[in-house]
Amino acid sequence: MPKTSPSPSTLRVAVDAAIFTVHDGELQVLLIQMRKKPFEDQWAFPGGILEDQETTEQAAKRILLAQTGVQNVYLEQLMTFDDPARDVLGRVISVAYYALIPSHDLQLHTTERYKDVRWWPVKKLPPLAYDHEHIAKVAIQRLRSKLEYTNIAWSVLPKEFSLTELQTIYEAILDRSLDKRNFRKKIQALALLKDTGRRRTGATNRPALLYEFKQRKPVIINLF
Amino acid sequence: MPKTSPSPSTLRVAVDAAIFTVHDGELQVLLIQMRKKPFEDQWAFPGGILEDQETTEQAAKRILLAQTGVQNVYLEQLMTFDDPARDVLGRVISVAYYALIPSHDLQLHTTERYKDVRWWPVKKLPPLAYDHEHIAKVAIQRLRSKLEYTNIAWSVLPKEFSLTELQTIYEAILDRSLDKRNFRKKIQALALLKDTGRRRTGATNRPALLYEFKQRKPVIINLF
DNA sequence: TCAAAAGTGTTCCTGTTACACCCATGA
DNA sequence: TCATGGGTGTAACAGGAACACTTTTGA
Repeated sequence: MPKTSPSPSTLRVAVDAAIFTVHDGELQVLLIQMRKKPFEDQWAFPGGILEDQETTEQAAKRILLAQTGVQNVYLEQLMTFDDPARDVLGRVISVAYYALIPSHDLQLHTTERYKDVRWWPVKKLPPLAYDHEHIAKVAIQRLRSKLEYTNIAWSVLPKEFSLTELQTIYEAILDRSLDKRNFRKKIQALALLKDTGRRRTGATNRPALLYEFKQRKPVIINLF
Repeated sequence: MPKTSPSPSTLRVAVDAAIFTVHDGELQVLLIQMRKKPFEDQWAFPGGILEDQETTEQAAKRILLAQTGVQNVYLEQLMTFDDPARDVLGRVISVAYYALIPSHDLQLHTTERYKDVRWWPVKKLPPLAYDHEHIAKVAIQRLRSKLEYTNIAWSVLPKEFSLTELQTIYEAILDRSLDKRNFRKKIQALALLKDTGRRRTGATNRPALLYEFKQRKPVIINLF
């Protein structure tokens, strides 16, 4: 066989990461802008090829850090996308992950292979490369449904926060408004928060009580 | 590089299928018995290597038919399993699928590569090859949760069935008993069944009315 | 004193649970 | 006539949804 022949299988495995945050009251997702053809200038989820001895989750974390600067993220597996035509450059199946993270104190930076990295509101996404429109739809749907039976929303918040801030996260992700009194009733019934005694002052209105989580870990709940 | 160097990637992609049924009032799963070392005599889900131009779902169907004789199954993607140590023979990541099917009128047969194929009650599984114990746990959990918000249970029933038969399916999968009156109330509230006017006669008790589905397709419901 | 967001209870309605007896059949 | 599983209704309760006003602060 000539040395130019490809490996017996041309099938490759990639990982992609759909990283969400809530910022300015909107659900946003982290995208990088491609530099090389044929996707020049298009946006995509951070992603890359799986290496031999790493898990897909490790690969997603490695690639996420390299391409965006984001680290220390709790990723959940979303789904595996395997349309043979999803990448014009060859057969690549992609194991996609997703996460919800805080965007404050976050320094984004990418490599010279990409033009840019930034948050995009999910309601105004640019055209995406590969089958990433599809991945985006599935990820958003999954994030919403996860919101209803876990405390995943809380991973987006800083240590101290007001109940209104918590509610804003839910409203942004679910894309609908919630009743303030009912929301507070439910949250307080869960008894997972503790009052810090401190208040958010400075605004031209009554200061909000600040809360924190009794423990900061994933919990299955029943909210909506 | 010397020409003896292996292909750039030794990573392979497999698919596995966890096929469930309810039989004798028990949730059962379809397993094949391995013949070749190092898994001689151990049981495993039907599975095999993904080919270049097929989707993972197509592969799962192809392999399921070849290894068990089962066909015409509506498969759902379960999860991708990627522990680098999950297969002692090399790095293989597996995209697992699952389904719930009727077991009546089903002729199981496998190939000479396997010793046997049969249904196993999920409560009394034999030792499984690879990481299939893990896949089994995840699949059963997913099947249960799917049961609570879809009509997936119905895919296990023949054209005509009694309400008690339907209830038995739910009880077998959820592994708990349900109240007969409440169960019937919920089912009838969904208005997805129609009375065929026929009855199940022959038993030494009052004959049950037989029902069928108005339409036989997947529906999102809210049962439990 | 005004604007802005924080904070707080009650009523109604719906859906869930628990529970016991009669009915129709074949042996 | 008996054993077996089929079939039916109601009451109590819990959780969810709708809804409006007072409080506290900074400007």
